Amino acid sequence: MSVYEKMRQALITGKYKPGDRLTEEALTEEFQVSRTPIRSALKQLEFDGLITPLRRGYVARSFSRKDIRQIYDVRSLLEGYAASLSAIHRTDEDLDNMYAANAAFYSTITEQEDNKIEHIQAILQKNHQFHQAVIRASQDPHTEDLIRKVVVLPLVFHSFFWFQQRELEQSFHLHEVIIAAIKDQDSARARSAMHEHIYQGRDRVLEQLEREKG
Amino acid sequence: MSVYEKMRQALITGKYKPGDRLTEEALTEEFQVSRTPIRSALKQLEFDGLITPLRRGYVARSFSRKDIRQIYDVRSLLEGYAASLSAIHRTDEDLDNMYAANAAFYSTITEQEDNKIEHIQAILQKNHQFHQAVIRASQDPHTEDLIRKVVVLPLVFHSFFWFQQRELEQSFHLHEVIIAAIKDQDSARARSAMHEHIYQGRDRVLEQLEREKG
DNA sequence: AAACGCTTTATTGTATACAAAATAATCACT
DNA sequence: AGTGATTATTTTGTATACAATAAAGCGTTT
Repeated sequence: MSVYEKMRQALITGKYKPGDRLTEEALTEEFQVSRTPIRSALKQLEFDGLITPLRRGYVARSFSRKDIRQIYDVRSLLEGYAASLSAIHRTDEDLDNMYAANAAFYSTITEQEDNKIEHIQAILQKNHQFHQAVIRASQDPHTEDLIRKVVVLPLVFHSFFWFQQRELEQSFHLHEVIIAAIKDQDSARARSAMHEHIYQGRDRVLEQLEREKG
Repeated sequence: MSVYEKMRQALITGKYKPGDRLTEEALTEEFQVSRTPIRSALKQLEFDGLITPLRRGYVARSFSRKDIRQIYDVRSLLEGYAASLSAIHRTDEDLDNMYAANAAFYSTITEQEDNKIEHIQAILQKNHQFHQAVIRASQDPHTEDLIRKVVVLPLVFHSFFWFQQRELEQSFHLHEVIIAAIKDQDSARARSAMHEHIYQGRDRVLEQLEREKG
């Protein structure tokens, strides 16, 4: 695992908390490499939007409620668009991938592992793989690239929320709707279902935030 | 001007042509700095999508017709979305900026400078400033950031085309429509006018490409 | 005691040497 | 002469020393 991947993981899992200062020197200590690869990793993380550049160095980025809302909204726009393209371009192989990814998602969410952190990670990963399968089928690498930039929100913001069984099953169901629309080459429906799916995720996150802060 | 900006300029203006190999050593010669800032600039240009990473080093990126089409399409989506947000959030100051930017655009296109390269650059710059004014008014830094990634197409692809007076005036007119819709807080109209405007740009580029290649 | 300027320290920017790895070139062998 | 393995060369990855600059600390002045 590269330094970049390790730091990314640390930011996403919350090991570095928003506002934490990240100095090159300290990171060389932590990862036992020189400043050169650290600098490279920091630059990439800046691009990902996970850290904020200061006049001197970086801090782990903090996300306001407004940030989260805006990020989810534009993500919904882009993934909806990708889904509509997929409905046009999908091959049989693409459909197989989506079915397989959603089946894997289902078996993970029905595992009933008492919300252990590994279980949550597994669910998030399977969910991600489903979305990737849809995005890939769009055959549009540029859109794919933009979406990647917009799904990097730290785990804190989408982990401990929607892990009510009912909501997981709702996600599974919407995945099915999305696949069906793409199969039927109904691009308007694919787009709208994807929009809806992501907005539901957004709302859960925002509700949870409301509960925490207020 | 930083090394990054110089290299970016060189790529956009076509000094480095698609497929040209970019080695760190050669660039240290050219810019008379060490490899460290060169590496930093290359990484940034990779994020911008202006260069393609190889197993060893980079090449100046080449854009296929398909690439151009897909990039313009998703740009239209994003800028249309930004325009619709602007219609909701715009302040009087935002409107002033848009009017001013479009007025500057108009006086530049009516200068009749016989399509000198500086004139073309000036037109592109004024056009860019208008778009920035609209995007800014959206108050959505994340969308703004995504759009930046998608307007970096080298100059070659959008310079010598739409410099027919008639088409420039068409652009000016659509700018006016966009501003009016934003002023009226008619977000659907703002979005659709912006879509249309960018698609027109896309089509001119694609037509020109058709003419060139055969 | 607050504010200003100076000195010190911390931290990044740059250059460069060396290690590792990929590509190119060479030579031996068939 | 063509092919494959081996060596040489090019090129990037990494470490580190030094320079430049920003931030912090400190004392002096008002």
